[in-house]
Amino acid sequence: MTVINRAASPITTPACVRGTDAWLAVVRTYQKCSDTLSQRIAPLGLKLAQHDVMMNLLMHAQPTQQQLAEQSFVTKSHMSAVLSEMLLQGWITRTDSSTDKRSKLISLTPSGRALALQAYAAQAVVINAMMGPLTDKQISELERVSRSAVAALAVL
Amino acid sequence: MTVINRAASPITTPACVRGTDAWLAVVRTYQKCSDTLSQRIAPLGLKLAQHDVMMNLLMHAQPTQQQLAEQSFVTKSHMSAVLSEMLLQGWITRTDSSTDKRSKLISLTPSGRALALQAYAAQAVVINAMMGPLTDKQISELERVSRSAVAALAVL
DNA sequence: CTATTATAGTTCGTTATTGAACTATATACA
DNA sequence: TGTATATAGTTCAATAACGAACTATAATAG
Repeated sequence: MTVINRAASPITTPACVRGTDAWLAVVRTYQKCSDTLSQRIAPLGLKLAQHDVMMNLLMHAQPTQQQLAEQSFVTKSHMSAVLSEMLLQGWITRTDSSTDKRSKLISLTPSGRALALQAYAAQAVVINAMMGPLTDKQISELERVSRSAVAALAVL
Repeated sequence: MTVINRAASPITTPACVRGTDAWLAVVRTYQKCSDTLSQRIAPLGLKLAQHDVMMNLLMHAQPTQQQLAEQSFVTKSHMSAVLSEMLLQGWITRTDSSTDKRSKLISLTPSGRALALQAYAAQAVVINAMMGPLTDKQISELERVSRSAVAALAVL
């Protein structure tokens, strides 16, 4: 998502929006990070969507497909397909929930977990490159600012 | 792109990475912002990819398709398709470059420009919601941190 | 209870986006 | 000069992702 650059803009109406350049910088960071991570997990045989699932499974025990879809910001239909492929690869198990017969609970298999840890290590390199040079104060400020932005959009 | 949450992670090896939570917050912001903007330009008949092109055309006079593709982080083949559709809608013109016969220069038509300004206004609402509450200092810090992260990834 | 409404997951048709192969033009260099 | 290499754009086949329709189960209201 590219946004207009305030400084270079020939626009006079409406007035240029404060923070546009900063937001553009964030967008570029996101895209560059996605690209970089994507390249680094490719040798493991992982795609970004699968990586997402793996990181979530390291985080949360036995999520439902719906919960995974929400966490990864993809549709449940897409998540269904992604998980079918991961099942085929032997990376996850899909068991019926005993408390809700509609739901299926997802877990990593031992080999899936081993792969997830490798993927995590690859991600760590990327995040560390971005965040390592920042001070603790800068990092917590980045998180605070991000959260406030999401909250602002939620009520828009 | 979801990343692991340090606090909730059961991972012990390798060590949890500083800044992971902050990065996750940035990712969520990006996704929420994309969703929000997408909804708000839909009534104008615009898709996100087309919006991107329009904002770039407000910024830069007569870019080539290649330049537009680079700015928007999409492939030149996709940009070619997006521009064909925009041409069909009468929003842009595509003229052969006189200095390089391989290149085509893209411009907004008057109606395209009018639409682009509406799209810009919609984007302004979204960015202002996110950035409005922040101080100038916070905004410039966000931009500085983002740029440093991109630079760090570039040399990784 | 039972009718209604909501939710989890799947399937399938459509759209979005990519990457490789190709054409035409431009640049570099022997 | 002419030959190799790089670049802009297009086309097309393959992949990624969505959204609507459907089935099955759950939750709620009367």
